[in-house]
Order: sequence, then C-alpha cells, then structure tokens
Amino acid sequence: MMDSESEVDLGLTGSKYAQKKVFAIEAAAEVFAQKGFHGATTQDIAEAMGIKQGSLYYYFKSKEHALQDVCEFNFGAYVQRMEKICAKQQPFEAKILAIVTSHLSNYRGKNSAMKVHNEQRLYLPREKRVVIKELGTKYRELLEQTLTEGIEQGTVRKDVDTHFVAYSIIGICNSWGANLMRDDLLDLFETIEQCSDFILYGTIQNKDDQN
Amino acid sequence: MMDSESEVDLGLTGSKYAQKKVFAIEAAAEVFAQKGFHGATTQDIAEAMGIKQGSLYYYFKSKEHALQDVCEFNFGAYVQRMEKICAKQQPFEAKILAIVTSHLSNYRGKNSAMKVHNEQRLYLPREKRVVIKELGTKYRELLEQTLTEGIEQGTVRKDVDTHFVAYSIIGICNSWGANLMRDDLLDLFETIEQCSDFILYGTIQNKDDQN
DNA sequence: AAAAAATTCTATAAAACTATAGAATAATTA
DNA sequence: TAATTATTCTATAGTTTTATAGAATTTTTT
Repeated sequence: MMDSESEVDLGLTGSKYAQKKVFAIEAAAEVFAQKGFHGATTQDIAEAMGIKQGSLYYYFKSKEHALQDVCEFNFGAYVQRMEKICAKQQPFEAKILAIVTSHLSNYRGKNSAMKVHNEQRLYLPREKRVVIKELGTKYRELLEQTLTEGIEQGTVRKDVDTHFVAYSIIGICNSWGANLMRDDLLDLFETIEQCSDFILYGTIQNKDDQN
Repeated sequence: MMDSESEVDLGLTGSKYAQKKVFAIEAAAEVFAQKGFHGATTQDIAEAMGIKQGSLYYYFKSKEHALQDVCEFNFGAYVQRMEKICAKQQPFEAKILAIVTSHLSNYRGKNSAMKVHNEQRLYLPREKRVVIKELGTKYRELLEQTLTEGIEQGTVRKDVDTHFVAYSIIGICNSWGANLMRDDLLDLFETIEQCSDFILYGTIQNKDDQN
C-alpha cells in the first residue's frame, strides 16, 4: 500500500497516487467550500470523486486530515509568489496591483482551496494549523514590509499603521474572493482593479486632483 | 403551550417566554459562533442555557430555526440605526465614522449574532433567508446612497463605483469584526478609527498634504 | 388550596456519519 | 502469464445526533 504520509511533496511527484490525491484534495475543497467542514460528509467527497465512501480513506487518514490537506494545498506556492512580487523593484501602486491580482486570481478556475482555508481552517485543532499559521504570518509580514517600504519612499501615508492596513487588505481581498466564487458573472479583472483602487486611494476626493 | 411562532416581536414583548427565548437565541449565537452551525449540537446549546437537550425544542422548532432566529436577531434594529445615521445631515467623513462605529460595536459585549449572520447564514435554505436578505440589501443600499451623496457634495471621488465600494466597506468591517471577537486585547475604538481612516484615505500619500 | 398552564425532564425512535476490515478487482511487474 | 502490488468495493461496528412523546415538575391563575 502506498504511504499516504509523504505529504511533503504533496502532488509534486508524478506518481499515479500523488496525482489522484491532488484530485481528491480538489474534490474535498469544492465540497468543503460549498457545505462547510462539518456540513460536508465523507460520502459527499467520495461522490464528487466518483468513488465509494469507504474508498476515500485510501487518500485521507480522516476527514480532519482532508481539511488540513485542503487548507495547505497550494498555499506554499501562493506565498512564494508573494515573495517574488515583493522582492521585485517596482512602484508601490504596481505592487498592490500585483498582490491583489495574485490573491484574487486564486478564486477563479475552481480553486476552492483558498476559500476553505479562509473560512474553515479554524475548525482544525491548533496542532494541525502550525504550517498554515506560519505561512499566513509570512504573507502578512511581506505585506507589512511592502507598506513600510512605501512609507520610506514617500508613496504611502506616514501615519498608516502597517499592521492594521495589512490585515485590512487581506480582509478586503478575502471578502471579494468569496464574492467572486459566489457570483460567476462578476468580472475578475474589474474586481481586481476596483479593489486595488480602493486600497490605494480610499474614497475621499484628493483636493489637488479635480477630474 | 406558548405559541413559539409569534416571532415578529421576537423578544420585544416582556412575557417570560419571550425573555427566555432571547436568552436561548444568545446562547445559540455563542455556540454557533464558536463551532459553526453544523459543528454545534443542540446538546451544546442546551448546555449553554443550563437545560437538557430535549427541552431546547420548547424554544426552537428545529436547529435550523435556531440559526434563522440568531441571524435575524437584532439585525432589524441594526439596519434602523443605519437609517438614522444616513438620514442625519452631516459631512461624509462623520457618517463613515458613525457607520463603522455602529457596525463594529456589535462585536463587543458578547454579541455573537452578527458573526453568525456573516459566516453561517448561507447554510440556511433560501426561503429562510428572505428577511435577512432584504435587510442586508437595504443596508448596502443605504451605504451606496451615502456614497452617492458624498460624490454630489464633491467629497467623494467621482470615479468610485458606489456598489463596489459599499461591498468593500462591509467586507472590511466584517473582517475586523471577526478579529475583534477573536482577540479580546484588540481595542475597539482604535480599530474603529483605523478602519474609518483606511476607508476614507486609503494608503497613498496625498500630494498636497505632506505631514 | 385546587386547577390550569407553562416549563423542563426522561427516554427513545430513527437516521446519519466516521472509520475499519477484509474481499474483490484492476494495474503493474517479473 | 503468473505473481505482486495498488486501488476500490462491500459490509458493518460503533457513535452521535435530531426530534418527538409523554411524564414530571414548577409556576400562575382561579
């Protein structure tokens, strides 16, 4: 029997098992996204995969492990992308656009994992959340650092609380991510643009800029 | 037996039953907020009230009705408060501050109902969500109208999409509401101030305002 | 105090759910 | 092809959970 505990290179090896495990995670993600962790049954997930309920345990040790796998799925790669964006030398406005684009693009093309990560991860016991938490913290710190750099360059207001604003940006992106998943008609790129615009300029009319 | 279907003046009449029903709703709200709708059991709620599981059905026809009651709880009064704020003749900035204050104050003083409304209401079948949906729409429209007025007065940027920004403001407030509930050390008034500030001014340094 | 009404309790039926064991089938390797 | 390994299935034990019925208790009214 295949060792289902080698979750380090989850889906990275080309083995048949690994490939189907990714498929299993994606199925679980969609079911969890729609019904919530406790509202979803192992039967639901198995059905989404086209296998029987009992067979699901060939891929997940337990329902809770399935949630953990979904929450961790792609999240590392996502933070890596964030690292690249932040490392790049470019104006603050462009960085925000890139960050928002990277964040919101996750929600299109049936990637439910991000939604599940946002809404269901707290149902995991603390010890199964350490990796997730570390990655989330890293992401927020990258955002804070970007804001700090913006202040140093004189682009960002000196009186913004970077910690607070970082949380706000994440909150607004997650909120629009959920909207994007709920409403298929919502245009991704318009949402990205509006979102960045709001983050950058808020709502108040700048006095020296009367269009 | 008392008619538990007179939910129109839910908790408004001073009858003993009505009073204890409010207590039941508050208990359900806290349990749902912590464990989620499906993660919570009727046993949990009963325990929080100090009664036995079976007795809970004296107050709720079903677990689902309990969720509905929680989601509707205080929400009408909340929208009414919003109406008053918006009707008042005052500068846009003051209105935003009042709106954010009204919104975030809900999350302090063990009012879990708002959190449950935000995070769990979609687990209700559509037909049990009509009242909730109407109130939510009304709230958003009041916000949109406030933004439109701001534009007319020249306070708000002409190019903001009021619909989009209204959703964003609600998203940001809900996101901070969840943070306020999770972290007791987070100061309510500082959060309100930071939140309003971000909504009004965004992050970018205004060129004619070099502090 | 007795009667009526309201509230809570106990006990349980009925359904649903997770996880496991071992058999059956399919795929791969020798 | 035969043997081995991987994958899926069936069946089920063991819980847990919702909701109901009717008895018991408490509170209110007459």
